[in-house]
Amino acid sequence: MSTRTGPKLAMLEQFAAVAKALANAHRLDLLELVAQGERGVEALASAAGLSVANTSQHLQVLRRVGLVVSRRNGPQILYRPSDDDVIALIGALRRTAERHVAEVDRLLRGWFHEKDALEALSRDDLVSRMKDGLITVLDVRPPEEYAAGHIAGSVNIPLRDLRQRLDELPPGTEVVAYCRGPYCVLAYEAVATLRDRGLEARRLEDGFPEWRAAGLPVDAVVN
Amino acid sequence: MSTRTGPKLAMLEQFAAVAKALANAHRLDLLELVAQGERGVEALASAAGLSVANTSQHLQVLRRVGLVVSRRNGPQILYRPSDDDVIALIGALRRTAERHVAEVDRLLRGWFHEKDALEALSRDDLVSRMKDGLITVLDVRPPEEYAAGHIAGSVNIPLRDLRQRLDELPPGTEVVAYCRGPYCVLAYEAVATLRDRGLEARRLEDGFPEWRAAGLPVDAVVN
DNA sequence: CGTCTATTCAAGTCATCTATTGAATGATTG
DNA sequence: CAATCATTCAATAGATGACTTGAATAGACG
Repeated sequence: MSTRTGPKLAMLEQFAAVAKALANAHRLDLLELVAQGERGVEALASAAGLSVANTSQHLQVLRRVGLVVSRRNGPQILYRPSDDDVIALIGALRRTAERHVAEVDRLLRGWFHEKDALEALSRDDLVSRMKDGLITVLDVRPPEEYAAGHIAGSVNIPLRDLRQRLDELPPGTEVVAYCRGPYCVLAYEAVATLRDRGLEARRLEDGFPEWRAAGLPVDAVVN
Repeated sequence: MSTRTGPKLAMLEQFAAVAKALANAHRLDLLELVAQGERGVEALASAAGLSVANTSQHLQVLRRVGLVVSRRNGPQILYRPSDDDVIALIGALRRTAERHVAEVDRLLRGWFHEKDALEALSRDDLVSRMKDGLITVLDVRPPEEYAAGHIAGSVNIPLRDLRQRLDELPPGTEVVAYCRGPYCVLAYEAVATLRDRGLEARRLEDGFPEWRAAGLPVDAVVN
């Protein structure tokens, strides 16, 4: 592109291009949003708090390096992550940041207070508990996201409705709540609410995108 | 930092900061160089083909987000990756780029011609073969890098000296050559040279940083 | 076939990044 | 304690990125 560069640098420039696409908080946000299930530009724009034009441009940056793909469905264009590598990459980025950036640590502490104490259940643990059938898996995301895809066998009660709909949960079983990913507060809040009401509740360590990326069973609500 | 942002965006901004540090070909180059073993700024500058001041600034960008750490040793300041997460992150970046960016594919093809045909040995395979003791592990990197750290039990013959020093290789054993990483050409060249001379030779699929990051046995030449 | 809608493009502005230069720092060595 | 060396800082010019605005596209649907 610029001056004379060897083949090695040319390759590294391609890697750098992918990193550059990840190097913006709004794009990471969009990436996590599309990882919940494919969505149109306008929905993404309002979820991310951006203008439509700006969202479109960010999405194109992501598409240019192959992090997302798009398809037309009727009037709108739906975006989704190109594959599970992408989720793994974001996970690696998150892990490194968590480990090394002091600021992340501070934010986590302030954000989650000591909610970390609510022990999280790993994916593997959840899988084996589900086999026993003694737990209820609770998806606390909004209905649209649940419809786009959720853990097979989970029930959907959005966090905001949880208090009123407690009776929909089978009594006497432990509840495992999950939402969008490792930093999604919804699941924390849900567990806090449920314990408040005397239910046995824990949260899943990570969220739906990781579950799907791991190849575990997923359901969607067909329209 | 800029306008009012919620805690979620603040967190994503930290992730983005790490990605931003990776979003430059020279910094990725430096990162791979320090992954070979810790080195001073001047050595890194000349290896990367950059000015010393510029190299220093790039290294500080990497240090600011915790991707590398530095320590003073006599007159110079030595840099190294902060830990194995960093190498995993670069690997994830590389895998995503390989998979999605058509340009990388093109470069790989042009660079390695059909050398890919020289089947590579995975780390696990190498470990089990080493137990049998029937192979010679050959490190073809420059002596400084070998001294800074190498696969335990490997012998060091830099590629440029290989032709003259063939007799140092135990006869009758298969040779497995490795160098800096998945894209390091040295190992490819070495295998080609060795096969030319009628020896049985293969290359290790990845390089020394990956080996060390996997927690496999490493030796260094003490000074 | 024209209208509508979702999305994209183009242009402009302000901010941030890169690489260069030359000077400043600060630990080590005599 | 002064000289030396490796490294870092400061200031700059040119390039690239982010977001806004308003116009253009291109399917979908009557």
